[in-house]
Amino acid sequence: MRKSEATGDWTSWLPWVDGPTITAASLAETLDGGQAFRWNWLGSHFEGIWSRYHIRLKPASGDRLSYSLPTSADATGVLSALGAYFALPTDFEMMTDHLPWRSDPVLAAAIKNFPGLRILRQPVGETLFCFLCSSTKQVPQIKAICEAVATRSGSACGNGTYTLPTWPQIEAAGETTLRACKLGYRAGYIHRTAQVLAAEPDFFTRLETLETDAAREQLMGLPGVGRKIADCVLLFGLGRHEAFPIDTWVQRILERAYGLAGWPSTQLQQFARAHFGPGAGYAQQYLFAAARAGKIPA
DNA sequence: GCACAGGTAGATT
DNA sequence: AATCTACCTGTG
Repeated sequence: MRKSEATGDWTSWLPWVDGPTITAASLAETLDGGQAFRWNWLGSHFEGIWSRYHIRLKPASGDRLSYSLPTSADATGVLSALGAYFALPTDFEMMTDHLPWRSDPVLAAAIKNFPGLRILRQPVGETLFCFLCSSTKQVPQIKAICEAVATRSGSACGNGTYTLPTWPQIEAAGETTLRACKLGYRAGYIHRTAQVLAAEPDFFTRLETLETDAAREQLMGLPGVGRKIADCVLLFGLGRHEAFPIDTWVQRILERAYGLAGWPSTQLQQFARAHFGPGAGYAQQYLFAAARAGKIPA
């Protein structure tokens, strides 16, 4: 097998002219910091897949990005999809300025360390699947599971890569196949969710039309979806930047850096909404990134 | 061998 | 409404 068949043929690097301004560290945190699970750093660039799109991205001068595509790709279509994936219509700079960093030194420190950090706008179904895989798993394990499920049950996406399976594909795969991908007890949740979604083909379309609280309620009706996973889907899949997922990291931050130890989760939710405001989920991502990087106590 | 990891659901208090 | 626990699997 020629090398080009193993890795595919890729176009030369081009500047993403309409793309965001973002530092290398913030790009890494955005693509490979727990929002998405199908990006890999290959030494000098990221390579990732979402939906049916396959692309390489790397930091370029002036905190801009360059991209490379499989030579077979429709460049116009992928670039358009990439803009949507990066939520280009959203003014994250303005959203950052509206966060309460002036009165919150912890948040201010987090923001300072990740200039240009973004909240992705991922396909909702894929977001739901990935976060159903995520419970008490670390990012590398979640990525390994997603890769295994894509290879076994997804569709070929060129050069030996595979898309994540659609929910009908997951339903067809069955729980045993999912278990074989090291999903453990999550396999049951995922397959039962797939059965529910099979009976409601317009579930995700309807979610888009609902208010955030109503959409969360719908999501939490699915097997295996509690408050945290629902908030991740709202934030990373539906662009609801007010959704504030509280995982073990964020809980520790709130306890240690904000002095809220002992507060029940419902109270923490209310604190987050009141203190961080409509961009609470974005604040959460700054805090999460900074805590994992050891920049703030957690 | 054993605790712990981007949780959830069901039982118990 | 706030704890307590089982649930799979990989990693240290």
